[in-house]
Amino acid sequence: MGTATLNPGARIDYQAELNEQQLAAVTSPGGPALVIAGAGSGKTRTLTYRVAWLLENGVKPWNILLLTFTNKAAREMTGRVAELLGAGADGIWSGTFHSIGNRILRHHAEAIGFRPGFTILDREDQSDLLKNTARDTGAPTRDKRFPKPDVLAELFSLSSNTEEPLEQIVRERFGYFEEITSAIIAVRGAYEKRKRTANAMDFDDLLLQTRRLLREHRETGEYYREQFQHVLVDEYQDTNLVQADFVDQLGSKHGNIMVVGDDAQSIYSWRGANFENILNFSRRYPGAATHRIETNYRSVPGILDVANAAIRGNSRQFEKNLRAWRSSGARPVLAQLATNNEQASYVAEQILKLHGEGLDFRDMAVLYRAHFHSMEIQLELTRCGIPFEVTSGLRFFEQAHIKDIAAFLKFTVNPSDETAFRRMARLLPGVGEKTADNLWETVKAAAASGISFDRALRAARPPARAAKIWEQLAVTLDEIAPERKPISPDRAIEAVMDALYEDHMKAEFANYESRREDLRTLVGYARQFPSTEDFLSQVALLTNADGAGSREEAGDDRVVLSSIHQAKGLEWRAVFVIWLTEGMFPGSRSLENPDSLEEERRLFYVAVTRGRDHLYLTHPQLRLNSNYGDPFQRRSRFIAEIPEHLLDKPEANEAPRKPPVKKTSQKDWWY
DNA sequence: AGAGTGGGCCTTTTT
DNA sequence: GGCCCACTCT
Repeated sequence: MGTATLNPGARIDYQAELNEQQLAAVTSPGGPALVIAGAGSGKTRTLTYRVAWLLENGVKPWNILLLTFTNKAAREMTGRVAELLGAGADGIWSGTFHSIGNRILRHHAEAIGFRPGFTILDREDQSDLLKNTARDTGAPTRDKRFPKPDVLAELFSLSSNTEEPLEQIVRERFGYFEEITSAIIAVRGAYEKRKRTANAMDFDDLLLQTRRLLREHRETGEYYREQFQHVLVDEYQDTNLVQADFVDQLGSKHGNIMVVGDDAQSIYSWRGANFENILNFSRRYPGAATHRIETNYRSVPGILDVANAAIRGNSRQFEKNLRAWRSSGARPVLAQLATNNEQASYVAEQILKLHGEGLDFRDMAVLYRAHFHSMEIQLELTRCGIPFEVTSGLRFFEQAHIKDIAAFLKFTVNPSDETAFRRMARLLPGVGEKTADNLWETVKAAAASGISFDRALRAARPPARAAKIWEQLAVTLDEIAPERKPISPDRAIEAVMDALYEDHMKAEFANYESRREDLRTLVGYARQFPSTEDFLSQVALLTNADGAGSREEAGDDRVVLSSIHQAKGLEWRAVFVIWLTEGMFPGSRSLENPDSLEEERRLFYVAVTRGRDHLYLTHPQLRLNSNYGDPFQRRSRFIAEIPEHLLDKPEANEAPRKPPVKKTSQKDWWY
């Protein structure tokens, strides 16, 4: 890549393609810059044009660092830059905070006490290791009051990401664990040691260890600080302290830090995001330029009026006024329904109506605070024969069969990985948790010593039932890593399947066929990776179904049912926001705390601003068929905060039409 | 080890 | 109502 010279004919006409505010941000000189980009204002566009502009002005791709939160965002961003500039954009350092951390750490693992080929623990691996650690630490795990591994993981993670001592996290956010704080702290200490021994990092480590590396190793830190002439950050309102620090450090040499975000859409404080980062950016960087991008291209004015009114209730925010670019359209609808069942039939009815008016199903979304809010909707849509998809459920790379296979590969790359070993061992008949632990006790020394996997495994004696297949396992490991050098990941997966995993799947899974298909897909996906290590990093960091496993067909025409969190960044022609009642949205847990209430309001703002043409806000007065919670539902304060004249109310006497199918079969389920 | 039973819980979710 | 976990029994 000797020259990044661009074909002059391909130059971008920035003035024509951007509005004034976007243009100012895109062409701003160096130095720290804060870009406050309202919902639907072309945030991604601004960022991608900024990258293009830098490249056209002679910045080399590898001197640009572009940080995002999700793989999806990273892909979209680089894709769009490539569209603008073609191959001239190759070589940009673009990715999630975690993947960039991983990329740096892979080169310098030894400097911070890890070995190359360290394993990345995903949330499940982390839980697994924590469960073991807690037990070995002698923590009172049998006590009902002792936090489960998942809860421990959350506590530790929150502490890491907020940089608050664990003690404080427990006291302030999990008061009911306060009397066992010391036991919890002890588990954390043991867990940290255990990870090190296993040569493994969890997601948080990818950030923390990178930061430590940059801080404590002057030369390495200097190298990267020198390299990244421009640092750009997407969704800055969702950064936590560690990430903000990460950005500050990497950008400190050249000082060209551009952060883009919308404080009104900060909805992740419960996992450590700190929206002070964006609010205080100009204080941390005196003299930082501030750009506001306030023209909304997405929604009709009626929807925007509601959005602006909704967010006004918050005290802590940048003042901004989102202006509609579009000039006319339908007014948002507020529908009060008698019960949750009627809410569901109302939504179904309106979906059919809009469909009749020419909207595709895929143009519509039903959004809600929590997944269980969608229950009745799912039933009702099924009953009416309306196709839909729910954006939740297991992700491709988190499914058992994918993780099982990955365990074999992980172990060959990192023979200290006890989590991978135990997972493998537990696949054998007659081997449960206890036996797997015992086997590891015997094998671990041999595995670390450098002798062949075959010989290492033969040091242990598994239960008689598993003896035969244990031998097969030993042979297979040697086959996929002769002389402990892993062969290519695709061939390794095939070898494991042939040797033992196919049989395991047939016996274990009712849907053997489809799982085998998944694994075939995985083999194909693995081919693009030069090494097993690269492949495994990718599998760990790519928790979405966006890599190998995307089974979505382009032709699918389905209504989307989604939590608001997952809907962020997306848009539909018609959006339904349901369950707008006190206790549901805002959720009951946020009612007492003003900060969480403000976050709920931002969440509501995010929901409202997803809609382009039609917006429906619905709330039932009565909650039927539930064994917990209050049956009487009061209208959400978020509705009360919207001036009445902004909302259309359907005629009270417009009785719900008869549902197209009889209700009989549902009855049993309901009562 | 694995199947079966009863009690307690019940936001949001990316990497 | 349903899920997940701990405990019991085989």
